[in-house]
Amino acid sequence: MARAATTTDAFNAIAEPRRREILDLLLGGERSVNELAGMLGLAQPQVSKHLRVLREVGLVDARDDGRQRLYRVVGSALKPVHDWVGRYQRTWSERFDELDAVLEELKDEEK
Amino acid sequence: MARAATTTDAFNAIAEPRRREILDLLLGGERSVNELAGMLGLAQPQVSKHLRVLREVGLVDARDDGRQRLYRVVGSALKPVHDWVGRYQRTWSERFDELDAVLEELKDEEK
DNA sequence: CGATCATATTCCCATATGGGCATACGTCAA
DNA sequence: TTGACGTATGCCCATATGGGAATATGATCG
Repeated sequence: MARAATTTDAFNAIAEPRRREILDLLLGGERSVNELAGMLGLAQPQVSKHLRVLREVGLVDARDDGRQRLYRVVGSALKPVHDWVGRYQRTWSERFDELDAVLEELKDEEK
Repeated sequence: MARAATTTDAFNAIAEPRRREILDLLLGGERSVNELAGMLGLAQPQVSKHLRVLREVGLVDARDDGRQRLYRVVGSALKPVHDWVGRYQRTWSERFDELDAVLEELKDEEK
């Protein structure tokens, strides 16, 4: 087999620095494609392509506003990444066990 | 310009599913290359190549043990990923603010 | 409708890269 | 030293993909 596709899930989508930049910008609120292109110093088609990848993995959402299309971030699509990485946190954070305990308390309080 | 390199940082290293599998296995403790290859059903050279990428970004560490080389995971290399993703958590986790407060408390207790 | 603006798509190219395979390198045992 | 074992490298191929440029598609305005 040959090289595997790298734009099929959140892990791959955020591996591209430009796409992380786009998401970071969208953290500040909805943006149009041209706005993003301007801020990134990228050509519009490239931005559209990155946005497409991001949309396909559910990391962004779009809404039409006249001639523009406003994109916004959908953070929940990062949950799988967050969960996966979180399993490694205890290997570097000494505070993790303590935090773990606190979280347990939180859960109990919820009930 | 052409395609950018994708094996230069932790974000890219963990974009490859096989490499995540390797790290997951190493979470169970040190493993030799052949052990990993066996568990993954992958050929040894492929595993060595993935391990090389992981080592270059600091995600694994190796130690020689006779003819074998034992690899172990270095979770702290995931901190940048964890931090980056964490900034998005508040967009999906309603519990985030509460957790934030708890973390502040933890910090205070440390002093 | 025709013109203009905003975005998406298509084609091209250079290149990175994952797997398959053979092989080089390093270490230990006899 | 020779041979076997464990691991790393090198080479080849197929393919994905990011950027560049041109163009298609869509929507709004006059």
